[in-house]
Amino acid sequence: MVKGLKTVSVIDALAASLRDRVLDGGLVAGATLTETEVAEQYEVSRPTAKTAISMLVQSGLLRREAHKTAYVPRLSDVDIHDLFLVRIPLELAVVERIAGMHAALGGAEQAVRDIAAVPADGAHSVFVEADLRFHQELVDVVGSRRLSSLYALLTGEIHLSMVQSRFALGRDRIFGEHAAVLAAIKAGDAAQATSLMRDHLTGAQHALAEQLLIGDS
Amino acid sequence: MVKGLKTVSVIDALAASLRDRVLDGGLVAGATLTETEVAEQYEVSRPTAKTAISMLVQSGLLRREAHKTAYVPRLSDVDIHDLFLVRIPLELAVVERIAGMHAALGGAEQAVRDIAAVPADGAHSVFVEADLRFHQELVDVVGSRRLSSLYALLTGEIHLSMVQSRFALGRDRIFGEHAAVLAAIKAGDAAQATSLMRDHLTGAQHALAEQLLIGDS
DNA sequence: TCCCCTAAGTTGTATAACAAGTACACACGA
DNA sequence: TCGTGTGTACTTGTTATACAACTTAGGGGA
Repeated sequence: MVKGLKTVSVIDALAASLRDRVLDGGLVAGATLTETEVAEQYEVSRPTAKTAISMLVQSGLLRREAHKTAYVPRLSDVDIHDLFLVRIPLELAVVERIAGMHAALGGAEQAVRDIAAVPADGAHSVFVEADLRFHQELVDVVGSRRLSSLYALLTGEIHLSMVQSRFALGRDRIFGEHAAVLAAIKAGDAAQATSLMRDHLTGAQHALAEQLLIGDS
Repeated sequence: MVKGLKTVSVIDALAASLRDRVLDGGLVAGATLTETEVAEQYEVSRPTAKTAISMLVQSGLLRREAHKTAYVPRLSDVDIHDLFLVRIPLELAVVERIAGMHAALGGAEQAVRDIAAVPADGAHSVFVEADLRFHQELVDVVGSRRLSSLYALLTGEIHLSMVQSRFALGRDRIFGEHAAVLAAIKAGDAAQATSLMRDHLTGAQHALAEQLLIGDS
């Protein structure tokens, strides 16, 4: 087989499909996912369904305890706080590091443009995807296997929190802040870049937590 | 069942046993672990063995690619660099945060004392364990579920790197540096604490990388 | 010597089955 | 009426077994 051709195992494909259903809102908070149910829907064996579910549990998109059925968690403001507690230092370290690298930033630039290109009444999911992609691209620029995989673990729950709160900061503001961070990185101004990123992230954190509280009522 | 009573599933127990074997050096770098082999040794089914192995793969203590046998990786200086790239910002954020908390630090204090108590010719594994426990305790003080679990992911590979390099910094130096960091935290001096921790970690990183290079020859 | 092909070993996935734990409803007694 | 207990249905945990697909190494033929 050609090396570039990558196949995905049944389990991976199933896990990806479930992930999409959670993040598209097809499975709302509180929805349960039994192993048998998933196995029947996708016509796979229960062990396969089990593994896929436990992968999502691992990434925080589902929760379960021993002998209980998995469910989609409703993230609280405590969860948001906890997520950003880890996210912020990681992303600041990323920005600080790549500000001096003069590395290729094509992916991040594209993500910034994509946000601007979303129509004002565009689908929320497209917007969220471009927002998250900007941050993921910056992380990937560092080129660290472990950093990228740890960050991906956070991304799942961050994505979920954005879906559940229906919104984050507003298109124009995010576009502006992303563009500013990127400009500072390209200018090699690490102090400015980390400062801008810190403001951007804390702003997002507070907006998310606020929206969640409103939604809870 | 009483809540405090915790049972461990067969899979968890098996995974823990395998982890111990890897970290005690019972399984040296390059050693392979086939599913059937593990299943027979522990008298469990192959699916159970498979799950336990994939848990270790997840935590970096084993590696495997599709359709290939899992093996104990030989960590290189590149791995060390990658690990500390993520570890340092996380631990600095931890120290910065808990320096102002006036939280209970009993666990960390105990870990510092335990290092001092290791006899000069004491077992390497005891020493390594106390060293890692100091850092883990500090992380746990923050009280963040996600931070602790992400850090635990790193700890596995860090532990492995210390086992493979046979050594880190020297007992007295580590004791002194740990004690100094802890003192700064208790004094509430965040700047001093993070500075000391940064020096401690970069020192450890370089010592590890150096030892690994020697071992490779 | 080089290449292809086969064969053995290993993993990926499925099926079936039983054990063990959980949850909910329902009957029973105070 | 209010617990209390119990039983049943449902779900997960684990095992056993089987077969397909893939990897690797070794042997035979050009």
